Amino acid sequence: MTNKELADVFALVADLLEIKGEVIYKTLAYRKAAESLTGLGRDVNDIWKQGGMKALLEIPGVGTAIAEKIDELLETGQLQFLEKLKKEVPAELAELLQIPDLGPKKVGMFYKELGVLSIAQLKEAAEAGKLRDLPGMGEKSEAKILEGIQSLGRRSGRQPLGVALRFAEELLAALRALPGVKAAEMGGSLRRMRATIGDIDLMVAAEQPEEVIRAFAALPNVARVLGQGTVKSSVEFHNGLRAQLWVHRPERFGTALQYATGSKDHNVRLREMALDKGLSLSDQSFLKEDGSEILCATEEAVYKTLGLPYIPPELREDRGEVQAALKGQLPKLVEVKDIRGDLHMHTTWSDGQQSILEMAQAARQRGYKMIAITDHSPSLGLVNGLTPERLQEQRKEIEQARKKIGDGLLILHGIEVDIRADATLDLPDETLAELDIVIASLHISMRQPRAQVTERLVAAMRNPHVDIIGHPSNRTLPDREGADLDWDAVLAAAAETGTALEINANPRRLDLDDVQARRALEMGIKLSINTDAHHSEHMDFLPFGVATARRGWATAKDVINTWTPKQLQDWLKG
DNA sequence: GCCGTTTTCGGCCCGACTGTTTTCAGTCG
Repeated sequence: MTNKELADVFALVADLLEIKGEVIYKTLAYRKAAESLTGLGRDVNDIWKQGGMKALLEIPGVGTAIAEKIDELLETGQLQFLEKLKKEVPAELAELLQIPDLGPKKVGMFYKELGVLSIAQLKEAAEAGKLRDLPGMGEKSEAKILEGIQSLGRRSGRQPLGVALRFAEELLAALRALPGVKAAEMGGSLRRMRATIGDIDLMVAAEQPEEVIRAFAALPNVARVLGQGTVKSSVEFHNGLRAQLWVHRPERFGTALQYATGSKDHNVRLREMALDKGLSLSDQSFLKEDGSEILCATEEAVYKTLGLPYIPPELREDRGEVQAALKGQLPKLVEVKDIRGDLHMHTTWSDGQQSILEMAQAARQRGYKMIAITDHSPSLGLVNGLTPERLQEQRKEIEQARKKIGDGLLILHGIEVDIRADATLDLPDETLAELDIVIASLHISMRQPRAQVTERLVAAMRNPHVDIIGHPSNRTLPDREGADLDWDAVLAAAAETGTALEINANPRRLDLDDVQARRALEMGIKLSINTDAHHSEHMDFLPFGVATARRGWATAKDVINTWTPKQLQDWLKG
């Protein structure tokens, strides 16, 4: 079983326990374990094989009870506890929890009172008016459930960061233009720059909340108002995205923004620290035991009140950042301004849209000191990949571009060489040897078994000419999963061979992801943040890649794009 | 069910909104 499959089992256990009415903390424990397994970055099978039950206990949120269940699942593929639970609470009921505004209590009641087992049956019961007479229900609640069922079909799932961020920036601009708005910022997973985004969270500082709430709901692209109070509003837009808006007074904006940025687990950690100091932290303030408040207009003040240095949003995932902050050991994260060049881009020589010179000029305008022209290799026929002969021709054009651009920009002649299905590279070694920089990437045969697809990456890294592995998993967001890689083997090979791993900054990729990037850094592996631009405008993707690196705790020295051209060339020679 | 330089037992974040209720339960983030 994969980590994801194990996590799905525990998430199902959590749902069923919740419907059953089990104490909420037991439910939360299973859910936490599920999330922990998903975000672990290491294959649980390996941990289990190497260290058995005891090693499983090292996984956050996994104690003896859940470790035993993982052991049973990996041993037998089954979980007796779950099979028994399903007899009490049918597993089908879990899907009913997908319906907005429908939680475990009502799902349990509909099953017990009416025998409702599926969304179709629930719809039928609601349409027949059978729900309204149940305790706590009424006509409005019944209609709300029908509306919720309908919205399931309409609702878009998680969006790639790039899509959500652009839309959120438009919303912020509209909010900032409103009279009385002192500040407007995004919160939530968007501000933490997660690769995919569920809902958009927006925070406004204003003296008159009601006016802002009204104006927000009246924005032209709002399709439906999902909920609206005096300080909070929730709407759905015509593009399917949903946004929550909170409005706070300016002197409370710091606690509000901190609260809304999360993550939930990071906030839990902070509130525990607050309680230790006799303070209750909410989005409003720190409440003292005597009933008085400490107000924070800025997030810095929130962290300072807790005795912590400011923790950048990208780190707020409860992955050890609070402990590191307490010890004064937070990394100084890489920033966009540290980046001196882009080392992966395409031109009209393959599937890019602009010439070498146009890309170089765009890079110089951005203040870059170095770029690498890395078109595709021949086996990707659809994209007009470069044969050894065409590479020779391209070299002449690179030389011309170098002359025109001058010494201010180092233009490297490179290739993005395809790793073939049989683990060989798509160009002969003598061709690769002539190039300044070589990126090797997976593009085809992505569904090979784990051992096989892993061996392709490892073999590529063992080739002495390969400098960087491009978009290592070849995932595309939000839905297409990457190759089923043995990450331990991939990272070990990268560390051993000194190959850099790319964080591809295209918001549809963000690959390496943050979790593997962090593991790579812990093993001393270098990262390369590249946009994979097929047009000079795509160089704007850079901040997404930098954010992903920051989520992986990367500092500037970990990222080869921050080095001087001289340092980079020395490294490439080495 | 997990977790612990205050605890191996007893905590576990906190508030807004909605719809159902006459003070609260359920859901969400």
